[in-house]
Amino acid sequence: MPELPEVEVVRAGLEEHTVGATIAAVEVLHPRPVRRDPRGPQGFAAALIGHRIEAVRRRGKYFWLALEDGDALLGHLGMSGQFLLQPPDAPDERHLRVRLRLAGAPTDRELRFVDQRMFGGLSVSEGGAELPAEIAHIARDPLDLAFDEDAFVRRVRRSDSGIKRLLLDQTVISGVGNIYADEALWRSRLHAERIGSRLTRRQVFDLLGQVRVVMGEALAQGGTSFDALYVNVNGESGYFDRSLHAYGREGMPCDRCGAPIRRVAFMNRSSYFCPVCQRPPRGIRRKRPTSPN
DNA sequence: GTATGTACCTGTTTGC
DNA sequence: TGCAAACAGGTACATA
Repeated sequence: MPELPEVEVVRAGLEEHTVGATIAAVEVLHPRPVRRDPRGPQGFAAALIGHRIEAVRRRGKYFWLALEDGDALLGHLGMSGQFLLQPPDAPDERHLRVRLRLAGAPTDRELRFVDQRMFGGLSVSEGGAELPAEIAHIARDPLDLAFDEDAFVRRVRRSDSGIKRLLLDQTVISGVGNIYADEALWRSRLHAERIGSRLTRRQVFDLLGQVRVVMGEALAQGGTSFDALYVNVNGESGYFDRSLHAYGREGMPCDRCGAPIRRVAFMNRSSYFCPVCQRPPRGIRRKRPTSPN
């Protein structure tokens, strides 16, 4: 489950190891990860071969390799995606979906897109080297120097949606997933269903600050997790050895007040929160998840 | 434009 | 032991 800090680690690793290399061959082993490319698997491959990687950029959880012809290879890791830089003789991964052979600096390598559940994907963005049109609607993320804090606060405070829904809305703020949303809300003592328009400026600014703290801590840890041989996002490790206060802690005592952390169904997934520190707004029925306990 | 619900996908875990 | 259902959740898309 890569979130923004993991994607940034991938971006930085790709930048270090692939800029200057040329895409020599492309092999699509499963059509689904290239489903968003209107050219189809063969056209996808043809649009990449022979082009040089000039930069690696990111917005939210999307990243792209900017090519010398002005196009871009746009990628998203989805739920379970990995982008691995491997020697060509390394055995294929079980869920290898797309293979890109690279020629040139620093050495010949394979860039492998591995994705078990295939929520992620790759596509060629025509003219997308600076910013792919496909993701122009994605807001900047809070690690972006050009992130507009005041605009974020205004957007939240004019909305009648719940605050967690707003945090997960990529047109409002990008890069925040379910885990970090729960963690930031716990730190800010805000319930997921507090209405944006009923929060004070100060509350929204504080929440934004906590989002940055959570991401910053993860980035500091993730930044040391890959070595020179491969660029790796591991969907298993990383999260759970990180200090989480809310996510996944159902029934365990709140680190602040000791009350048992609760889990409720929310948007087809789970929300974890402290029922004492994060009081629900009036009129919110507390739906239990479908499973017993 | 805004708000909300759902399909997509598969390995693992849980329940009967 | 074996099968079925639940579960994980980011995004695009449909609908109101």
